[in-house]
Amino acid sequence: MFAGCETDTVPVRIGGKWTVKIIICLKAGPRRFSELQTPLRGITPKVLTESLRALERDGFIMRTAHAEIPPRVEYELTPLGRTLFEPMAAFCDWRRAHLSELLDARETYEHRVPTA
Amino acid sequence: MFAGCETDTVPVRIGGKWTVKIIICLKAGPRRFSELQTPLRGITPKVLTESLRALERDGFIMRTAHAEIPPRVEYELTPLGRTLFEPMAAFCDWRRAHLSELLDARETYEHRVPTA
DNA sequence: CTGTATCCTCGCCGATACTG
DNA sequence: CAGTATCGGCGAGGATACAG
Repeated sequence: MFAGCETDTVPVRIGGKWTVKIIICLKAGPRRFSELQTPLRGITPKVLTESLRALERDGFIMRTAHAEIPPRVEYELTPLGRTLFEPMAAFCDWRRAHLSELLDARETYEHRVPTA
Repeated sequence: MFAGCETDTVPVRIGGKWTVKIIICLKAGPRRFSELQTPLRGITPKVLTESLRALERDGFIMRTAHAEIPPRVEYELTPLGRTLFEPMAAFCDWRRAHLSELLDARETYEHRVPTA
């Protein structure tokens, strides 16, 4: 998703397939790599790593590697990352309010008469 | 972008490359096919058609074909489509408030020491 | 446990040409 | 004017195997 207001320079991407879900998973507190893999059923380690790196790069999450055996790495939202919940909530509210209209529209579109 | 709150069923996609821009172009009122091509410099007719169809399918825009020669087709936002501006504004606000932090984070990430 | 390394698929997007 | 038809690139995402 591009938050392209007027100026389009510097697109802000939170539109990956997994990014939003990861952020939600981290809302309750720090999570380990494997603790993220479990709720995100189906994500491969490669893709999870890529997604986490992207979020880290944008300053939304922080990675902490503990020097232990076996290794333990924890990811947690930064204060900046937590600010994302506000606009995200706006979309959730929208979804709640208008999802049924959207579904109706799709249903109607399927059964439409191709216009005479 | 997936507005996936708790339930993930029925993803709502407004994350195409052009969808948001098209919606913004239609904010001021109905526009013709060619009137959309101009501000969206670079979009090909094929992709514009695909994007418009997707928006129409979800009930965000309405297509009106006038039986004239030469043909005239107008696209305009539906009331449902206009409701999208509220959550979109939330992201624009976020962008204004936090873009510099995000840019700083990226800068820092580039110059990071790969952790000892 | 926390990742990398390869390879591959699939769908978005684009270029170009053509049609009613 | 408003599209459709066809071909092709490219990159996100996934499967699988392996490493520190």
